Amino acid sequence: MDHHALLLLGLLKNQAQHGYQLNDFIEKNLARVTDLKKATAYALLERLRESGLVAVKLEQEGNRPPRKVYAITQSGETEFLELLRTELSHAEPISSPESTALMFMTELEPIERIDCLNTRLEKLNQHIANLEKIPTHKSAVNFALERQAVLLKADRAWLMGVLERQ
Amino acid sequence: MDHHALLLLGLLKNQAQHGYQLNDFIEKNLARVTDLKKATAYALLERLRESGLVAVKLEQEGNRPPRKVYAITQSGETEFLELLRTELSHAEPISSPESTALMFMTELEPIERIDCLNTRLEKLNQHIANLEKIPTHKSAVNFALERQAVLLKADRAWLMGVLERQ
DNA sequence: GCAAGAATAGTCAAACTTGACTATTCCGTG
DNA sequence: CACGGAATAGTCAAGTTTGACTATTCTTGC
Repeated sequence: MDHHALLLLGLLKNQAQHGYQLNDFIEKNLARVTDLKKATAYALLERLRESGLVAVKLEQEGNRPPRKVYAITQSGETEFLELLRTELSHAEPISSPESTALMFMTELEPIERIDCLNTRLEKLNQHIANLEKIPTHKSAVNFALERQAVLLKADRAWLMGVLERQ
Repeated sequence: MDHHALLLLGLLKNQAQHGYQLNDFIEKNLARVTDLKKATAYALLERLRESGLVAVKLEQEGNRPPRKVYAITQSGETEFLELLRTELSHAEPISSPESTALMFMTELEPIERIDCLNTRLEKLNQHIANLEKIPTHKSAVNFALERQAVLLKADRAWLMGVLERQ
């Protein structure tokens, strides 16, 4: 949850926005480095408002329905920096769901197993290709994308090794 | 959620157990490759029972309080294999919370930033050391541990590169 | 033989997440 | 200028997760 808050606060620190803008930006630019979903974002924004970390203003434009513009508050900025330091200093084992299946893969017959692993390999390759298609981002988002690519490639290299051993 | 179910079904396929045994085993042996927590496991076991994938039997031993022994059912085994195939064939971008902080790290002054990254590096090293301390597991759990180690090392190598660039 | 701590075996309220859904306005084309 | 699809802007019920808590039984040292 903290990392989700960090993301929203970070985006709002850069610029006050309404929900749609936020979600649109995340979907279009950050989908590969975060898993924050729209409904989650709205719920979290509401919680951040309750805690006074963001402020909401209603804005009417033309005769569109009024929309909520979220802006980070002073205490939000403080919290942002605190969260940033904590999360940046943090490292945890990468326990992605995918590891679970590996623990049981010998329960499948070799043929089937190899089949599944090949499918996995294809998907990994696709993700890597997608990442490389993204034009170099101006901001520090690059770091996240870079890390993502490094991890995916390491995963691929390992997977290929496993396949050879089968 | 699917990977959590997969884990429990997989463990029960190997052997019927009661909740404590399951959780104890996970904590002591799998903590580094899964994030399934005790309360989550109990809740999930109950849901699996409702869906008929596991069966519960009360067992009294000595005058200890009766405990619930969970066993996988026939349809549980089917579901297990299905889940296994799906998850094994799956690959997703590794969006760990840690990536989020990277997107904003330039918001910290260089000195502080380097400090945080060094702390992160230390923690990464610790996790890697811990992983290598684990005696080679007999089962396919090894694959998960191996992958984990590979990913952590890739993360470390990348992080060291970033630190050099600062 | 008893007190303290470990092991055993969970439970629960509160928080978090999300797929699916709603509703309005804008815009391009025929 | 009417209509359909995209863009805009969310909401909500249902499901999932977990930190903190409870309660009993064993076990070991003194």
